[in-house]
Amino acid sequence: MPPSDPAAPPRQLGRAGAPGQNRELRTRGQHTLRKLLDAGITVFSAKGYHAARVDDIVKAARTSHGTFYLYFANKEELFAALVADVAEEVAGLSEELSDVTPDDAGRAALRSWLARFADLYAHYGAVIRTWTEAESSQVDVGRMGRDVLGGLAAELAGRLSGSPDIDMAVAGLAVVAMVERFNYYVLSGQVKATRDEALDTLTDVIFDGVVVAR
Amino acid sequence: MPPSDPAAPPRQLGRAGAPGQNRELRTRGQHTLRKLLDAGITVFSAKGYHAARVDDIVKAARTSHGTFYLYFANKEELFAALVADVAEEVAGLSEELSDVTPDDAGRAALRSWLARFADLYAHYGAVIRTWTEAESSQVDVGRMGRDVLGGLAAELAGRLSGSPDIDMAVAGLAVVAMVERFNYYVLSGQVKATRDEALDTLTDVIFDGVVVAR
Amino acid sequence: MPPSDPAAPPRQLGRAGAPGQNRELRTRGQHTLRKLLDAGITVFSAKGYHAARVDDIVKAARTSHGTFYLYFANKEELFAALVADVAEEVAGLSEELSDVTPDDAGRAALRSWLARFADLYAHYGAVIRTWTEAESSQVDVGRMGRDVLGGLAAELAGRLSGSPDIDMAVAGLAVVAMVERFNYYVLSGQVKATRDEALDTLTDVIFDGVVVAR
Amino acid sequence: MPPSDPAAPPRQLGRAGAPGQNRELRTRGQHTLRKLLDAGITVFSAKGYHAARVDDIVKAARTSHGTFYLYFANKEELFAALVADVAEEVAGLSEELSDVTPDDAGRAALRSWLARFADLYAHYGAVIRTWTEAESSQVDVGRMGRDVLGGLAAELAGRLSGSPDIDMAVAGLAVVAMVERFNYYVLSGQVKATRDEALDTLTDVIFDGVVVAR
DNA sequence: GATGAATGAGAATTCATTCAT
DNA sequence: GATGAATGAATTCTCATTCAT
Repeated sequence: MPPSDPAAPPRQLGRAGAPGQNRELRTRGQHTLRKLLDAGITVFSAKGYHAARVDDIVKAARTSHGTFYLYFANKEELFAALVADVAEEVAGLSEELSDVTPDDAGRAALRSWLARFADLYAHYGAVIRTWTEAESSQVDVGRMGRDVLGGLAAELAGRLSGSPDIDMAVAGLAVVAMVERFNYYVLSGQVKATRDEALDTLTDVIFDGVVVAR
Repeated sequence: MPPSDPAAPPRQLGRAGAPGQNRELRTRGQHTLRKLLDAGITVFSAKGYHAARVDDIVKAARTSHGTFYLYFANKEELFAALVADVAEEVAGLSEELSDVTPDDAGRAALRSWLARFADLYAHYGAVIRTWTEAESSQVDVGRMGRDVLGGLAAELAGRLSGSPDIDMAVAGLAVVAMVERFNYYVLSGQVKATRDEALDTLTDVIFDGVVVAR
Repeated sequence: MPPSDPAAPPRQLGRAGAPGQNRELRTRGQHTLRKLLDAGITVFSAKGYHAARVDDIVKAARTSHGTFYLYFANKEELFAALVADVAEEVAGLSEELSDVTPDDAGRAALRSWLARFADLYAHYGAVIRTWTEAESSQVDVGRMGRDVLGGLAAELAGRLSGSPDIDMAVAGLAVVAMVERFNYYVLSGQVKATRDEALDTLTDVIFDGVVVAR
Repeated sequence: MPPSDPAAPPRQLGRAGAPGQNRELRTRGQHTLRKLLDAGITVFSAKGYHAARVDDIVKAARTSHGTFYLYFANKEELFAALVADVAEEVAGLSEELSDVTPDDAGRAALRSWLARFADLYAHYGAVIRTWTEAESSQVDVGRMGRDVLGGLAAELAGRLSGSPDIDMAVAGLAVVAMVERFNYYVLSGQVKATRDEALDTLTDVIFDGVVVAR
C-alpha cells in the first residue's frame, strides 16, 4: 500500500533530509532516494535499527555507500525520514477516525479503523517498533515517536465515547498500547488467528472495555 | 523482590550459563556472577541492549573485562541468563493469578495481580522490551521471550472469565500486549498519571473489556 | 542479492580469496591485494605465522587495518592465499624436472632443478615451513600443504631412476624431506657453506643415494 | 637439590627449572612436575607451541593455573625444560652411534640407530618440530635446538664413512634434515609404509648416498 | 602445596564515514 | 550523480600472569 503512494501530491519525497539539505532532485535522484527509503524499511524490518548496517541498506537498494551519504548524513537521518513518513501516515489515520458511539455504527467504525491501522503497521511496523530501541539515541527520534503515539492516544481518547469513571487520557494510551503491541504479535506470528478473528477480538475488547453510553 | 533468590538450592545461580559449561562456583564466584547479572539489568535498562557495551556492564559491576568473559561468552549470553530469570519470575506470577470472576472480588484480584506485574516490569522491563530487538539474534532468546509471553497469555485466558463470544486465546494475547506495552509507557514517562490511577484504568479496561458473567 | 555480475572480467589474482566471495577488483584493488600478499610473505618470513600480527602485515603493506579485512577475513585466509600461490609454483617446478638418469646429464638436471627449488624456498620458505605449524588449523591449509609435498614426492619418484630394491614412493618422500629441511637449515644459517657447495652436496647425496642404473 | 644437580645419578626431573629456582621438591611436588612436563608434551604435540594454551596444559595435567606458575615462570620455560630433556636424549643417542662402515655391519648399525631415533621422535617429535616455530622467540630455545641438531650432524659426519669428494659437514646436516623431516612425515601419516619399510628405505638412501669405502 | 578467581594489556574485527575517480 | 576503495576509532574477546584463600 504505502510505498509508492501514487495519491501523494507534489510534495515528493523531499522532506527526507539530505546532507546538502535542499538539493534539487531530478528524476534520477528521486528514484535513488526512493530506493534508499524502501531499502531502509526492508532492512529495519528484518534486523531492527541497531543491527541494520548501512551496508545492508545499500545492498538492498542496489546502490553504493558513497551514494547513501549523498542523500543522508547517516543512518539515523534515514530513519528519521522514515519516522516522519510514519508520523504523517498516523496523523492522517487519526483524522479518519470518526466518533465511536456505543452502538453498532460505532463498533463498525472502530473495526474499520483498526483494519487500516493494521495495514499501516504491516508496512511501517518496523519503524514503529524501533522507536523504542531508538529512544536512547542522541537525536530525538524517540521523542518524535512518542509524540506520534501520544497524539494518537489523545485523538482516540476524544473519539471513544468512554465512561465518566474512566480517565480517558490514560485509557487512550492503554488502547494505543494494546493496538500497537497486538499488531506486533500478529506480525511476528504469535497470534494464531485469521486477520478477521484478530480484528474482531481487538474491536470487542476495546469496545466493551472502553466505549459505553455516557 | 526478584533478584536475590535465597531459596535456591545447591546449584544456585546455575542457570546463568557460563563458558566452559557451568563451572562450579564458590561463594566469591557466586557474588561476582550476581554483580554481573545486576549490572546487566542496570545497563540494559539505561541504554538498551544494543547500545550497551560490555565495558559499561563491567564498570557497573566494578569488575574487569576479563572477568566478564569468565562468566559469559558474550553480551548475548548474559542477556540470555537474564531472560531465563525473567521467564521464571513471569511463570511464578502466572501461577499467582486466581480466577478473575465478574464481581468485585475478581476485580480486586485482577488489580493486585496487575500491581505485581508492574513491579516486575519496573525491575525487568528492559529485558522484556529487548526480546523484540533480540528476535533476530542467533540464539533463540527471541523465541524464549515469545514463549514466556505466550504462556502468560494462555494463563490469563484461562483465568479471566470471558464472554463466550470472544476468542479468549486471542483476547489473552491482546491483554498481555496492553499490559506489557502500557507498563512501558508508564516507565518511559509517557503516561502522566499516578501509579494508582494507571492501575485503576488498566484494571477497568481489562475487566470491562474481557471479563463477563458467563 | 544482486546476481553475480555477468560481465565478470578476467579476475586475476583471484585465488586470493576475499570476504564477500571474491569481489571484482579494479586496478587499485589489485594493487592493494598484491601489497597485502607481499607483506604477508615478508612478515611470515620474519616472525613466523603465529607471531605475525595483522598489524605487522598492515604496516608492511602501508595500508590500514580496515583495508586488510576488506580483502581477507583474517590472517589465516591471507595465509591460505599464499599457500595456493606456493602450490602453484611447486606444481610448476614439478613439471620442469626431466628424467634423472644415472649419468652426468641426469646429475646436471637434478642439480639445476635443486637450484630452482632453492630459489623458490628462499622466497616462499616461510609459507612452506608454516604448513607444519598450521596443520592443526580449522581450514585445511595443512592438508593442502601435505598434498603439495606429496605431489612433489610422487613426481620425484617418477623421475628419479631408482634401484629396483628401493621403494621409490617412500624414497621420494625422503628426498623431499631432505630437500625441504635442508633448505631451511641453509636459510637459518645453520649450514655453513656456499650455495654451490650446498647444492653439490645435496645433489650428490640424492644422486648416489637414490639414482642408479636400473 | 635438583637444578644444580652435581651428583648426576638420581637426577630426577629436577633440571626442569622453576621460578623459585631451586625449590626442594618432595614426592608430591615431583609428581606434579612430572604431570606438567608430560602434559606439555601432549599438548605441544597436539597443537604446536604457539597454539598451546597454559590452560590446555593445566587441564591435561589435571592441575590448576596457580600450580603451573609454581613450577615454571611461563610457558616458554616449560618448553625449555622439555628441550633440555630432548637435548640430553639426543646427545645420548649420538654417542650410541658406532662407526658406519661401508659393509653389512655398518648398514645394520645405521639401521638400528635410525630405529632408535624414530622411537625418540615418536615421543619428543613435537618438541623437535617446535624448535622451528620457537626460533623467533626471545629466549634462545631456538638456538638450543639448533645446537642439538648441529651436534648430531657433526657426530654423524664423524661416524659415517663418507667419500672424500663429499663435504661431510654439509652432508651430515643433509642427513639430519632428512631423518628429522622424514620422521615427521611418518608421524603425520604422510608416509604410507610400515615402520620396517620406512626404516629400510631411509637406511638405503643414507647408506648409498653417503657411506662409501674411503 | 594447591587452587579458583581476577586482572588487564594486547590482538582481532567491525563498520560508519570520507575520498578519489 | 554514482561508485569502489580506504580509513581508523570503537569494540569485542583472549590469555598469560598474579592474587587471596
